[in-house]
Amino acid sequence: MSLPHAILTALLEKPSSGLELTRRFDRSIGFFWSATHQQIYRELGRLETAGLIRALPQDGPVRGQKKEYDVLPAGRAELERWTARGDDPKAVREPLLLRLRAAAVVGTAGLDAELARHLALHRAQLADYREIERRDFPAADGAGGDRSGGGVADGDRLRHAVLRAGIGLETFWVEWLTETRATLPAEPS
Amino acid sequence: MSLPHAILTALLEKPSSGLELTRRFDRSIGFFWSATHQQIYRELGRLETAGLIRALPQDGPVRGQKKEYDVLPAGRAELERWTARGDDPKAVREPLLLRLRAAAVVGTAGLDAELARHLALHRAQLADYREIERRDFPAADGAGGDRSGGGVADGDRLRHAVLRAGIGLETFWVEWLTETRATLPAEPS
DNA sequence: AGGTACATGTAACATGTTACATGATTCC
DNA sequence: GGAATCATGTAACATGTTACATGTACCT
Repeated sequence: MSLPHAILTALLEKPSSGLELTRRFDRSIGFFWSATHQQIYRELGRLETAGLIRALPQDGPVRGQKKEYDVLPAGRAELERWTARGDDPKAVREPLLLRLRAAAVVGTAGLDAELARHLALHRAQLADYREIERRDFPAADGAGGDRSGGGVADGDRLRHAVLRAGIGLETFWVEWLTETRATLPAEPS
Repeated sequence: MSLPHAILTALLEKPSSGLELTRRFDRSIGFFWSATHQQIYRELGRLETAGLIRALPQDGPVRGQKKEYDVLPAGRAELERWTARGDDPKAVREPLLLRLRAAAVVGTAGLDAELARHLALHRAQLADYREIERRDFPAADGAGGDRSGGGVADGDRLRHAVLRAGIGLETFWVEWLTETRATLPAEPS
């Protein structure tokens, strides 16, 4: 039950059409909550029916025409309620780890290539995050030290914390994949 | 499409009944692939219909009686095929990060308590993993250095790599949560 | 007139979640 | 015989994925 809240957050940051939301779910928001355009359109319909958002009026034909949404007071209230509420961390579901465990039983053919591929992808994502950090948070020192300085808004601190989570996770994967490839036999089984 | 392969792996490690599998999905396997008993029974039915596993014959009543499964050659072949095949890393879906982003828009009430709660959970999980490592991999030095020593089997190395992934991820969360709480304003908004 | 990018959707299916139902076995 | 535990399942629903359908706007 998080997609509607992801959409509400995105629309509060900036009223958008379905396609614009889709683009943002491929970038900033998508870094921690992914969604396809089909999911987004379906959910926009539900949110509108539920009275949490509304489509800005348009004239002329509807199909194929851009349709902008913004958040109604009821939507903001729902998001506030959800944000304050707690939730346990989701159980992990990581196919790569499952593959390793399966390889421990049926053999490791092709495994190193797969690890190498993941390593490249995570390195690229990490570089991407670092570039965003350099661009959007140039003043901060990245390690969470800047509580003294006067001008940093709450929102920025939070957005930076989210980005640091992304950087930390990608850094972990890069390190783990590098280590794991080093301990694996050359091209076995 | 990973649950059937998780089950095949588990059954190859040791033939089991549905409930035994459920228990293992709450422990070792569940650390990287979670599943409820309803999912497991449904999938066992499908795998049996597909001819990948079979139920060991039993006499007398069926309902309420333990039913053991093991893997047929076709199931092992399917798992080998899947293991060798590649898959892109799953997109991240982490409600806690979404909450932070939402809090950046609607206010941070209750957020620190939620972070504290997650911190405690991740610390507990980390301690759990470390205990398992101490018990199951006492010889290894944890940092991936032992390529020289003679007796370590492939399977053990892979299982240890999986466990190190769990430890690394939990360590990351503990650090990130600690840092993030330190940078957040005391009890705001 | 054809191609490409923009833009919104439908339908079918696969997977995951929640609530409930049922029977067997063991211990008191 | 009642409660707890073991054990297998059904049903309804929510969410996510994949394939496809349709229309607009602009450029050549």
